[in-house]
Amino acid sequence: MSSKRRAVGEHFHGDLRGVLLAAAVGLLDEAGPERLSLREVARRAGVSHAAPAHHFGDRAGLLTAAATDGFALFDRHLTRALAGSGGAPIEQLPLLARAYADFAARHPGHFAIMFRPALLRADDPDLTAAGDAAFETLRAHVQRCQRAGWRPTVDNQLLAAASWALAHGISVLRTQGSLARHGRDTSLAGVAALAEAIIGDQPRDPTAAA
Amino acid sequence: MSSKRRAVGEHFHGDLRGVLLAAAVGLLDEAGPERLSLREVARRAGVSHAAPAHHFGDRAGLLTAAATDGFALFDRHLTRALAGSGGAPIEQLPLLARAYADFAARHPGHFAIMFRPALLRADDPDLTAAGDAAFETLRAHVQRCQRAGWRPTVDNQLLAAASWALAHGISVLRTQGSLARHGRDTSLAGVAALAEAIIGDQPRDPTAAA
DNA sequence: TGTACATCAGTGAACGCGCGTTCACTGATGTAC
DNA sequence: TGTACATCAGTGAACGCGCGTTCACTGATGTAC
Repeated sequence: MSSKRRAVGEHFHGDLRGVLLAAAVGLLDEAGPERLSLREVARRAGVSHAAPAHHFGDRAGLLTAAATDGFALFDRHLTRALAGSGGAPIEQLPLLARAYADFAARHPGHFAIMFRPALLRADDPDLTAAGDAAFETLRAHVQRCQRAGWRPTVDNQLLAAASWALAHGISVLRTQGSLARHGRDTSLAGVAALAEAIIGDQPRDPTAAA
Repeated sequence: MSSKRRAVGEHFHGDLRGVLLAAAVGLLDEAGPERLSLREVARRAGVSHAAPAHHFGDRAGLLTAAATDGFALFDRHLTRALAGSGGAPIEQLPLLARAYADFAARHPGHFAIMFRPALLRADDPDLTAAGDAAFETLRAHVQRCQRAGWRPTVDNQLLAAASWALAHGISVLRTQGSLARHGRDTSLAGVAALAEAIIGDQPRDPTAAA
């Protein structure tokens, strides 16, 4: 009992901020940002309805903190999925799309707000720093692909943004169920096949093939 | 005066459904789906707050009607932008991305709900028919590109879905301001350049160039 | 042409609900002495 | 070791607001006769 520093009903919590954030993410996972209110988050965390405002100011502040966490998770997820991937460069963009879509599926609550600046304090320094770090991971991966021979003459920032858009589009449409509605294979292999379809090594003109 | 069939205050409207839809789209354009309520739409249309429910049932019904209109507009927009485009096939995907992004920018309210099935009655027959028709226009365009020599051996449905995802990703990121935040050119020419970066005619290995 | 009647689009008052915000408060903590 | 005090995380009652929904109603329309 002494290991539990406080009994139920007491109000010194220790890590209420973290508990509130976790409750918010759980709510985002299950119901999306539309249904998230400070009162509902407090209810989930089992604390007074005024507590979230104490820590985050308002809804946008809470979502901003969740999105910042999301970008940190995202960066780690991409780094792990792409690190040491030694395949042919032509397989690397499908790998990126796959890792991106996998994150969106595993962290739907985070993903639902990370790219919705209108719901956030878009100029929050921690948020923008976390977002920039994740993009940098993506960009560096594209740069490695270029050094290995994939579209080496294309501007790196441009190609990184285009790769981002492709992975993002696939992930958004997949998360929403749009790909399933149009009969696509929505497994991770299917995701990779989508990226492969656009960038894969295919003769452009069959009559010119060797 | 006789041309105006009713005086102010009378309640036989003639096309209140259309007026409510227009008010809803205006609200979506300016404030997004989060801020749309039946009462606010009625306020904008200058009618009783109970009128929208009369015509659309609930919020999802109203948004579904708006999204269905959006898909019809989208289909027409794509058809016009892509019809008779006689350039090289390699220029055709950038053209599609450009038309897609242009629609998203011109119709932000429609675009904000068309691909958000969670906000809609996703199985509404009119909605799914309108969505399918728009995708068919996109797919047929990709098929023409393939017949003209672009990735002719790739499955048409797969390549169409991948092209869709690329155009969608670019448009979503552009609409949200994410591209601008990362220093991209957000003009329509910049949009085309993004698509071009991924699919454009570039030697994969510079040492193999003629 | 005139009357009676059914229909139905739209009204407006009333309801209960969940929300964010305010505010006086409680009580555990840490520090000064 | 003991006392006094400032701090501050969290409480809970109260508020006003906008929302969706309900419901009895009004009055224009179209049809039957």
